[in-house]
Amino acid sequence: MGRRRRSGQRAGYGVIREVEGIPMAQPASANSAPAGTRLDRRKARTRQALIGAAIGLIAEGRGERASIQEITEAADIGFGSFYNHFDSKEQLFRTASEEALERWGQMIDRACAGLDDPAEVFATSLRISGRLGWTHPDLAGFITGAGLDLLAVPRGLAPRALRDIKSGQAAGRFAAPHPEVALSAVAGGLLGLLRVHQDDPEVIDETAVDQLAEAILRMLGVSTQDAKRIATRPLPQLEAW
Amino acid sequence: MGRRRRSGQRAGYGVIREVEGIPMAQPASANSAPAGTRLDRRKARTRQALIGAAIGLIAEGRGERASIQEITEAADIGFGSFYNHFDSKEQLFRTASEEALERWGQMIDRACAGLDDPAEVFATSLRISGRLGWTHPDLAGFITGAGLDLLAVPRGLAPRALRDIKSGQAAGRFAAPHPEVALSAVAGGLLGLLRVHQDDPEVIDETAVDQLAEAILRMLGVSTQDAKRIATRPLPQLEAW
DNA sequence: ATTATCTATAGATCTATAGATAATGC
DNA sequence: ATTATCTATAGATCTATAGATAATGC
Repeated sequence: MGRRRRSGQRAGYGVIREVEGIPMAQPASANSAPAGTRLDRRKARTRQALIGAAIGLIAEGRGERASIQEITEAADIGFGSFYNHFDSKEQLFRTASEEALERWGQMIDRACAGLDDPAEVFATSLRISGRLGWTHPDLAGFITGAGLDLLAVPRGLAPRALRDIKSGQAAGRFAAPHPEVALSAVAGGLLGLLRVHQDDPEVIDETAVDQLAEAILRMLGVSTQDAKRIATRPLPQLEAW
Repeated sequence: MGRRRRSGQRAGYGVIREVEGIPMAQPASANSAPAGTRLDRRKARTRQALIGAAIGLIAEGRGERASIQEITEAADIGFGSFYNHFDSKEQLFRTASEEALERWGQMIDRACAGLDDPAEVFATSLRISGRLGWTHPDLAGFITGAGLDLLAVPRGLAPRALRDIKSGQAAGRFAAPHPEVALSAVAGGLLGLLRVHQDDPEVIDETAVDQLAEAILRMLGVSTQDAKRIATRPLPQLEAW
């Protein structure tokens, strides 16, 4: 196993399953074929098509206003199949948000694995996510479409950022306002950045992302010099998406 | 004129129309009786009932998802009357947002009339609006319900805050990130504060508002000492709502 | 034989309008 | 006489399900 490619799995799109014998965490939404029978894989494909359509519709700003018919058409599946997977639009949108954001959250976890200063983990996460407009426009579009509802999703970015803010406070690294209030300001800044980039790509470059990170660090109580230093450090390499 | 009350205008709810001979700006949504015939006033009442219902529904988080029937029931008017005033739900919600926010924006303008430092105008506006949960819970609920859509409303809070950020930058008072990005972060912070207060009134008091203002000033590039000074100044008195 | 997907449709909304009723103007 | 509001309803969705069809398991 491992090197022998399964029939039905196309070359060039394989996902790294293990590195030197150590299994990597597999996000639930990985677009590789899941284990199980061929029927299971077909069902998973349909489910993923629905989730992808939901994410695309949120990115278009038509989020919850889309009808189930529009969703299944975008997913290119039969109308009735929707109910094999989800009980309601709300459930689909919730699931889709959680999966997309959690997948990105785990990506960030891996990118920040080498860092220990909470302020640096926080800033690095923000700087990587602020670059989504360039690196992962689809995900960026989904996030701008979701807006502050992002904060209500119990997985993905918000819980991680809140964890970092709190541990930064505990470590005396931050002297922030109320953590959830600070988190909401951070989310607002990130959303603003992604939206400006979307609407007007020329007026924003990557230094604007680092300037936002620097400003947010100052907001959280980091000194001016420290904020500048942390926000201009080299960024870790991202894995393949 | 001016001192003689019109018949049909109830005592105790009069709105200050002029001060020392200088006419004050009159918000379109003032709940006093508008000029014109009695028919005009009846029409205006119906319209205001629709706007009030829309604001209430947004505050309940059911915003655009409410049906026109729900709206007219909440407004306690006949279903068909809706179309005498608005072509669509979207138009009603847009109008309602603009009127409510613009009215509040003008209130803030008057409260800040004596200030000239852009940083202080900005901080005072934020500190007053951060207290909405205590002073004007209905408006606070509307704002939390609207979320970052607030930023797309062309009147009210967002344009004023953007103006202050830009003039603060022009005056060398702020060394902020991209103005619209900064604005979005400010909005996120305000929304977070109002939401935490809504969900959990005990954990937030008015010093938390001032701490947010202080943190936001630091984000905008104001020095630590200056930020503290500005965010703890006595607040101007508000007029009656 | 089993399971998932697809098509077709009943029933429940929801919107927009027509026509009746009530209030106001003159 | 004019104008706004109200009630009732036609037509257009939209959701949820039943039953037929297609794919897979064994």
